[in-house]
Amino acid sequence: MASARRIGAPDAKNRGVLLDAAEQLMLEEGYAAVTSRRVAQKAGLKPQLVHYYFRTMDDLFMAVFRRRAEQGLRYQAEILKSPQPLWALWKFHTESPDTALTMEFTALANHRKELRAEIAYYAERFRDEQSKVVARALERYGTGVHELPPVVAIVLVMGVAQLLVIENTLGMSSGHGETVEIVERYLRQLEGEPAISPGT
Amino acid sequence: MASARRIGAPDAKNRGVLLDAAEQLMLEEGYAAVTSRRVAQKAGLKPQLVHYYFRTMDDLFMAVFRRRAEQGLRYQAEILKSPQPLWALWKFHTESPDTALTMEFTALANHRKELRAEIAYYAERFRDEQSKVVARALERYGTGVHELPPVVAIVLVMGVAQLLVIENTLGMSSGHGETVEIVERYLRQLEGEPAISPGT
DNA sequence: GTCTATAATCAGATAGAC
DNA sequence: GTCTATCTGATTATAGAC
Repeated sequence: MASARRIGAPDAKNRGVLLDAAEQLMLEEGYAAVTSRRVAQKAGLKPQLVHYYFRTMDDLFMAVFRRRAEQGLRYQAEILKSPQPLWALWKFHTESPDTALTMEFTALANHRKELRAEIAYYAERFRDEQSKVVARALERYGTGVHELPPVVAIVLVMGVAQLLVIENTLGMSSGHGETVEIVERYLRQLEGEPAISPGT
Repeated sequence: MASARRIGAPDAKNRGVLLDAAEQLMLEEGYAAVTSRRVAQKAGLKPQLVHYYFRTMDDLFMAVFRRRAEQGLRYQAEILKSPQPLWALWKFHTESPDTALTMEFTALANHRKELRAEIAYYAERFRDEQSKVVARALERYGTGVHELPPVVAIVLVMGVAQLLVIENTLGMSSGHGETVEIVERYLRQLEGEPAISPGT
């Protein structure tokens, strides 16, 4: 039945080239700029190849997302090994350009069921990992610092980090300095002065 | 020089109809679905009328945004009259469907200079109003409750509220219950039990 | 397994008719 | 002041060639 058409091998070189092009385009100009033509152009390939390697444009978006998410999980596992996991999360999420890409995907996902489910799935995995590590860390620091359950600490930190990044992108800054100060004071209470940023 | 073409009157009935259609479409299917054809279809008008009332599609987006932003400012002024402004902000931003539309505009604005500036401008106005009111409120409650500067309290509350709404839309919920509990406990410490929601 | 020729549809915008 | 006929180009997707 559905789609007898053949699809390119998952490890073909040009498939990766197309993924790179799509991701870059998405970051630079937003998901609406990710058309088969523009992706191909950026990749130096013919537009039809996009449909050879990805049945639909939605499939392409999905593939871009999965690739980044998997890499993100590996990277997070790395930085969470830090003795100061809260600092690591905070620094990562206020500074990484990944946040912009995530925003783009979230906006796109708002109206695409499959992608939305995929994002939720990965987001839960990210948070689970975070929770485990932060729970252990808070235990180490001695409980009751402010009686914050680990998940709540994470949600708070991530919420603020995200807001700051979004507003920064818009060119806003009112209240940012004061907020960063308060958050970092809190982190310092828990984890002490931040060490130099971790490798990779 | 530029564009000698005439443009429809700002108060023409069909202009409003088109704005309504565009806004609804944006909410239901995302900004990428807002094309002249689809807007016109939803409005029961001819596609070309979109370009008669709005020179470009960007102009249309801008007009939709401004209309909502102005209305939002009026509404916020209303709810900030509450004797419990922090509760009002929290409730409004965790429950209002407006948040979804704002997200959509923010994503769109990410790659459109003019719209981005406009959103930043209005966002600052929103925050200024909030700051004034919350500052007065915190003073009333007696300072030093947790030594949070008003702007910081606002940024924290807004950040968390936004994260919860976004994740909710994705279908996520891990950590939400606990976070809501903590935030509302904090609000209760400051402003007591929330009264019934305000009118309008 | 890799890519191209081609179909079918939809997009933004403008000049000009009422 | 209001709307329509129409141009030009882009977009997704498929069937079929190498």
